[in-house]
Amino acid sequence: MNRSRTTVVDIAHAAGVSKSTVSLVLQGSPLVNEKTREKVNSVIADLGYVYNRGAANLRQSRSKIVGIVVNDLTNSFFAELAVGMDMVVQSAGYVQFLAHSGESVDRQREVIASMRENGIAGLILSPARGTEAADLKPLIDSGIPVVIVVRNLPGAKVSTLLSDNYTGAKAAVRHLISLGHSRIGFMGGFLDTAVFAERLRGYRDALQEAGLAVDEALIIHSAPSRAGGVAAVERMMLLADRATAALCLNDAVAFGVCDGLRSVGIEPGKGFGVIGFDDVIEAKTAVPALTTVSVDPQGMGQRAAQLLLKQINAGGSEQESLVTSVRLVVRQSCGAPVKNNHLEKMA
Amino acid sequence: MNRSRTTVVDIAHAAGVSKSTVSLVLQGSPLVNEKTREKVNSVIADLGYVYNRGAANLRQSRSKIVGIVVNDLTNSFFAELAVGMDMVVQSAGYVQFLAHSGESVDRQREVIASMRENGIAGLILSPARGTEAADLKPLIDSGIPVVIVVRNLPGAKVSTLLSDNYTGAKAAVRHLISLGHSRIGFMGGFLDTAVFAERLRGYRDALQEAGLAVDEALIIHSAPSRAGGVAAVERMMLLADRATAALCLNDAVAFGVCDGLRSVGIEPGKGFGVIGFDDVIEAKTAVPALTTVSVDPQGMGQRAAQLLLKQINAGGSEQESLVTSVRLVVRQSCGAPVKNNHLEKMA
DNA sequence: CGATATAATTGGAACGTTCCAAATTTGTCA
DNA sequence: TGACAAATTTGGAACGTTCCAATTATATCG
Repeated sequence: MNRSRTTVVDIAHAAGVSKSTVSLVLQGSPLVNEKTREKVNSVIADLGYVYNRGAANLRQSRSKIVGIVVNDLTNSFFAELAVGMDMVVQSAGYVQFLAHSGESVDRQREVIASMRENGIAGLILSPARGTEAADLKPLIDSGIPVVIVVRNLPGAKVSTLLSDNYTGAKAAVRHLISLGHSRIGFMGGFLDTAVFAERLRGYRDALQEAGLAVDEALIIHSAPSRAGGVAAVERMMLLADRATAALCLNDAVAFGVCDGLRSVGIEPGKGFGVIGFDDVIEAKTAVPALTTVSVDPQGMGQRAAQLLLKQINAGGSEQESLVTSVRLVVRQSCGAPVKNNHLEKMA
Repeated sequence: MNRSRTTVVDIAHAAGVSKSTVSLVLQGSPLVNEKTREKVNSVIADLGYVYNRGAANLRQSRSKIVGIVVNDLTNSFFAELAVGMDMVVQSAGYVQFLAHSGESVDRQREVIASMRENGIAGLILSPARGTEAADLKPLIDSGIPVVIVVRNLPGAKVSTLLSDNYTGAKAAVRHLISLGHSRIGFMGGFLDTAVFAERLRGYRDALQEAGLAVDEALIIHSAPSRAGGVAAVERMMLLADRATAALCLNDAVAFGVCDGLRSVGIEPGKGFGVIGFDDVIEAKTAVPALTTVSVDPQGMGQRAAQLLLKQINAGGSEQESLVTSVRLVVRQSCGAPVKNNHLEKMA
């Protein structure tokens, strides 16, 4: 393998033009004559030239790379979010560094540093638990656009894309109340994320609005995962005065709650109303189909990526904060009668 | 923002040394005096210098970037695979381009081309359906190490890391037979992937070995997803002579099969034995807990990444093909009695 | 046809690093 | 102290592109 990489100069030489002309062709400039463009392009194909974007980045001091850091890729909500981003990033001619912080702020710091060294044009971050606004300061000061998604990061001067957790949770609890429930639990999650706080607030307000007391014993903390949902049910079973329905922090918890209920002989959607949050792809096909607050993670990923790209192109760093609206999707797990579930299953 | 990026030259100037010395410090060379090293490092910290890896890559004509392309990130098997890779890639000081091909060979071609332009040091690919060995030819010829994972790509001269699909499927079916089943189905998947072919072969051989006839009607093709599993059950219900148990192409299908069974009033693990494949993270906590062939996707991702890094460092492109062994994890969904499921649930 | 406008092309200097060969400083020993 | 070795430092040329100003070819017009 002693033949070194073919470069613009090689192309230029073979096509009988200057490297500047080749560069113009590469950039699709209208300045170059149609004849020579064809010539150059054919030589490029012949020699199997591959463009060195790194060299271009160096000269132009900007890149076509965006960084994406999510806190937990194994959670399908985030996986879908990532896929949504991937779609718009790719079709805008960018590539993405995608990293998984696993809820570790240290890891998160490392990968962001590494991405900076590699010259990202912008960053989309779903912050790990415990991330501080100050952690992003150097990045932002250096003029790199940042978009925060899913979890709020109060105090950070960046664009943000969140879902309307408060309204969604409120709507879900209202629905349970309208079905006749009065002892409604809130399951999953810990105090340290903004998402948790917002959804819990929606839960509280919906209860108060209906004149129902909030029983703190029915707010059951647990890991925001399927296993956490199972654990939450186990803890609820120890209570004397149990709930008859619950809003769960997210769909993963909700599935876990269904599992947990079954293993104590309660059929979710019959003996107990369960509502999730996120509308993960499996929510629709699960049995019972999960009533949940739909956030459309892929769509949200797309919007986040669009927001970032807009910001990269604008150059100006005017921050923008969007709240995407959510809607309650009523399926079986809440116990509501549903006319024709086949319609939705097939959708 | 008129102050441009600080560079080694700025550091050198501020520290009263030459840029070469700064470069040496940056690389941790033992040639430089301890005193000056400290001086330089402190200046680096003061000025908030960020290393430009792109420029270094240009000069050295090698990079610390690996490309990872998976066919479906929304499938949690692949998401976990990606997380496993991420772990070793990150701790080796590399970053990863991670892209999702969505089973489209066109998309796959595009992202691989884009990654090449961006100068990846190696590629890990879980090929989209329909990928040909020839598609990778140019990449391989250019001397970039490639590791194929999960799905075989016959004819490609690259390293490969597959799981032992044949043996795993065989073991699963043997287990069902030992539980007394004689009409065993195979659900999910299409003919066009090597994975499907291998698992199906294991299924066939296990049946024949036991002297049981293979009924083609019980091999039910469907999308390799949860929805596909539901559909497979619906189709099976139309048969006169139904199966009493099934091996599913993967866990996603198996979950769908459980859903489908429930919606026709059959309890998975009781009236019907279900075995999955992959041992996705939820398999353990699902109800009933899924009996499945464990592939340890994270571990597999780690091994794949290690294999790639080894190959990058060796330079020499001697290909290596590994088959990771699998083991049957017996839980509830197959109907086998399990002593103490709490032990495993808590693990 | 000469003059001028327009289209197309082109050298060379950047971009921020690494690496080599060469230069300089420091240490050691007779 | 002088000679030599070892340790440390250093210019400058690369890497493959883009961009600017300047040049050359081609078209247009009176």
